[in-house]
Amino acid sequence: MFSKACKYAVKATIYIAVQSGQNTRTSLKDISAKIDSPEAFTAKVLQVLVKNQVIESLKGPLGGFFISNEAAKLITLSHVVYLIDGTETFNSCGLGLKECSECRPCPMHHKFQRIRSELKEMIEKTTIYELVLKVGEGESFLM
Amino acid sequence: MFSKACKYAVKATIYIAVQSGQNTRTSLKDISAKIDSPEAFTAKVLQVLVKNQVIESLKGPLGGFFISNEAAKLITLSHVVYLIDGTETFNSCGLGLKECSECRPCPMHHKFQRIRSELKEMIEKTTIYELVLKVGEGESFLM
DNA sequence: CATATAAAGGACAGTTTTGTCCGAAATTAT
DNA sequence: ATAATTTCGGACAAAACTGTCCTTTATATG
Ligand code: FES
Ligand code: FES
Repeated sequence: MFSKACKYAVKATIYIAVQSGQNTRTSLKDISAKIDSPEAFTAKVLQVLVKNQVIESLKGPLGGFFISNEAAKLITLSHVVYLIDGTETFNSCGLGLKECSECRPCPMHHKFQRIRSELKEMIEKTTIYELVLKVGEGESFLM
Repeated sequence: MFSKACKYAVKATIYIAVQSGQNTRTSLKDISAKIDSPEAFTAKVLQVLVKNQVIESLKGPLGGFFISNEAAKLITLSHVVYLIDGTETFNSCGLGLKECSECRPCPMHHKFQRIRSELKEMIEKTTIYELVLKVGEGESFLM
């Protein structure tokens, strides 16, 4: 469904936002420990998020990754997912036809398209902040 | 969502069933031409389906792949998908937690699990025969 | 039996994804 | 300034997925 890179990206963003909520920057080491991900690989993924201004970073001692509370409220799951995995999964034919269209559908289209839309809507409407709240309240977990 | 191998497998099975409906066996060459897939790679995928009795095959002249009408009515999309891609996508945590559970959920669980269930139910309840009918009626296409 | 045809199966190659390593650059504290 | 810390960036390695080629096996036909 989502690539590993994407899962790491989402979990990392959530964790960074949780920490930023208490005004502390988070180091790569801390992140990968708390979301159970390979450190160097996670670094690559985070670089993409930084470059695209989903999160911010600062080098040096006391450095690390962070995200403002306001940003976390604006940024959705889809922002992260589309950056890492692209949009194909959410727009293309489930059986691999070159075009997914109502007028020339694959045999699965009618049923598939509905579910794909729901998934798309879900990631587009869910903000990182929403997810942060659940983790903060101890209702949910990142590893 | 589904791997390429899986997409080829599903489309091939449908096409084979369409042809078997008119009592003709289908050659690999014909299949990959009609579903727009690489021949040799498709062969590998079909071997798995034959070995697991989703479809049948016969060697030699007049040989090819086929599936009985009754089998096509019993076999679901999930049969094919699970054989090629496995069941992980439909049972595991969308964010990669080792367990997907209500009592120890990831922050996305509540929303994700619902959609994943719908997808799972869709592939488990949709028979190959259903899809064959749509193709037969010219309502849908395989390439 | 000889021949032609088509799937089966093994080996291998290319591409993408995932993961590691290490030096460079930036920042802080001493 | 120097040293320590932490991200950045490039190169590389391993694994998984996708794709190809070629030989073997089974079947039908003359
Ligand atoms: S055409 Fe296949 S999902 Fe729309
Ligand atoms: S725990 Fe993540 S989807 Fe269920």
